[in-house]
Amino acid sequence: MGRKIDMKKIEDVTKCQVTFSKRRSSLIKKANEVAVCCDVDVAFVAFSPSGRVSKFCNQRRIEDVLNRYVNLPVDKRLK
Amino acid sequence: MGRKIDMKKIEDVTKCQVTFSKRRSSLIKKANEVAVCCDVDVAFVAFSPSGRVSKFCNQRRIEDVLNRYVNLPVDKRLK
DNA sequence: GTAGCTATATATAATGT
DNA sequence: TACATTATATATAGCTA
Repeated sequence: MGRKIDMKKIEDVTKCQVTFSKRRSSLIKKANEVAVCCDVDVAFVAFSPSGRVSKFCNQRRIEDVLNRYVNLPVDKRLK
Repeated sequence: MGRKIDMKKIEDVTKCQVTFSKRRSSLIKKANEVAVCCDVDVAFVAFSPSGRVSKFCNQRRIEDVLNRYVNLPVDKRLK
């Protein structure tokens, strides 16, 4: 989408922040679409180097969905 | 993208599975792009009704990233 | 149950305001 | 320092096999 960019860290701080902001919105939108249309529970979290936290979950408590993964038997977690 | 679909559960089982498979790949691709280009740690998990588990993480141990969120002070988790 | 094709809808980098 | 626009690259629903 849009002009191509290299798959490497965007060094320009402002550009990096703008890109993250836009892409985060799109990711959340798409995660929500998959959750609704495909009837799956989705959770995602993101941490920026500065410690800013982002998240999305289609369920009420993201903690429950995250823990659901962490508490899976080890063999179910591997892929 | 592609022909429009309603934002509701896809009742046709096969169609639902195909859609999930395609969209999951795209989500993972985009999550990886954000992680690399914006230098953020990303983790996501998905659970289908049948119990199938999907995940993505740019770091070695997704458990660490998921727990990093769960272990945040409550005020940092809220949004 | 999978794997490509393609027409169309979206996403988005760069730019403008 | 954010929004809005736009030109282009992707994503993808429906088909096809």
